[in-house]
Amino acid sequence: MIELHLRKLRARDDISAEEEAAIRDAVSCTRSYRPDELVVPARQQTSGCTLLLAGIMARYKDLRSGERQITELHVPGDFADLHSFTLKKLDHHVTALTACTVAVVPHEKVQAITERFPHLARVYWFQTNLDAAIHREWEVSLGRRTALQRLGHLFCELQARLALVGLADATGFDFGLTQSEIAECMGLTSVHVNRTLKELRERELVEVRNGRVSIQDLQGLQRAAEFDPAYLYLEKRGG
Amino acid sequence: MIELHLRKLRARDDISAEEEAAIRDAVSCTRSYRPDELVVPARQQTSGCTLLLAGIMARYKDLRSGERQITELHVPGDFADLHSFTLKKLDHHVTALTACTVAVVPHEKVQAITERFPHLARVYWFQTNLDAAIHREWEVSLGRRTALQRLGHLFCELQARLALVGLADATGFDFGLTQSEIAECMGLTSVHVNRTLKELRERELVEVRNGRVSIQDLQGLQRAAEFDPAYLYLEKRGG
DNA sequence: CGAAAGTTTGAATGTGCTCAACAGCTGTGG
DNA sequence: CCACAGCTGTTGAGCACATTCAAACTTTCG
Repeated sequence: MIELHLRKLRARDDISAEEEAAIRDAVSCTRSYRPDELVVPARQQTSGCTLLLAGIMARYKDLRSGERQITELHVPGDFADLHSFTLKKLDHHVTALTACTVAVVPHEKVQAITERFPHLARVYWFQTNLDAAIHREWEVSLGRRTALQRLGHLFCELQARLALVGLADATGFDFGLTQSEIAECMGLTSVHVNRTLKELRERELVEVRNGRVSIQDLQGLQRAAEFDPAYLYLEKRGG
Repeated sequence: MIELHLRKLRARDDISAEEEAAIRDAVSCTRSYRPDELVVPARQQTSGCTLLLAGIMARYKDLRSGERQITELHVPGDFADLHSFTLKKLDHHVTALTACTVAVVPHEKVQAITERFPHLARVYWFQTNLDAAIHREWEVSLGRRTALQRLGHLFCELQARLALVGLADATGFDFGLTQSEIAECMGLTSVHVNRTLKELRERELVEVRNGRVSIQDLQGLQRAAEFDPAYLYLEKRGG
């Protein structure tokens, strides 16, 4: 059930059997969410962290105009709000974009684990720093990349993150977001996303259709989007 | 010397005398940097964290075109690269924008402190999550706000962060960045920053001149920029 | 004092937005 | 089974915010 999460952790660090047992023990209950259902509201006290098992979630902030900016997408195996352990109240909302199932880990369990296993504390600290690295890369997209590069980069990022947990290969991945939601990620309008997807299709780089991102030319896409996966820290580290 | 750092920590958490002593003990040496001097290069192994004592630093990533996107600014009291403790290699550069002085804390000291004081581990984990919250707010600016709001929001953020360590009040703060550097933060060109600063001046909200941001109407500025300081977690927390 | 860096302004251009209409698909109810 | 509503996706025309290019001006600093 939390296999994808362990897979994600073990892609970067060694996790002992004892540590694994502690993580498994920490999961209290599971829940399901429908598309567009709010999972964690901003500004409210939180009491646990949400481990995404299936589906796509998003962190977002909204503006007075009614628009919203999605600041990160979450894929299975991710904690959507591990930072709620230290922040207690979030500065953003967390919502399910597609149908999702999650496991909940109470903050006390996180505290117990991190105090008993300082190594796991660093592993999870690392995971929140990885979120920050993803935020930084999105800042680059939002600030300096063209619409074509933004979408290309987003698909490259998702391909890499999903491949890490076995949910994508070089030919693509399932991806049920609407063009409006993609627009909310990349600071564009849905109309412009539509035109840009058309261009990506015409250039024979990616095709997005029927809830699937079909990558025709991964290398070409990465080149066009100036994608360098280093910020995702995909390689195994010291231990 | 690290008073501003302690002040920043204590604004949110209680730090015991013992913890303070451990932090003071961890600082190994101090260094100075000139404007535009690279402090931490991306992709290279790091061995310590950089505590900013004076001056303004920036995290940035650069693009093939030669442009760069600044992803966060650092003010005195901040660790510019606390996340290097868990990431080891950074996905971005850290540079001095103005003349800076720093204190260096070796990673072994960070490790020792966080293992000896789990509470401090959470305090520093919190600090890196604060960086992520700032990244998120910049994503909102870069993705959805107008040029006027972006600059206004940036000045509000800096005012709040600098005020926390006593380096700003409601009338403004010293701020030696060029218009090009401001542009690199907010995804604009220096020409457009110039025109936008003119508009902010004409609206009698802020005036930027001679290395100082003079705020004429802080409330008006915050309203215009849709600034809500909640994401900076300025209030004291549980302990 | 002179060179270099930074700021200011104008004119033309362009990427992406707004507004609008329409097509396609799914689900619902008569 | 069809009519219709609602959501998503597609396309066109005109517009706007921000960019590019260029020149002049001001400040900083060696």
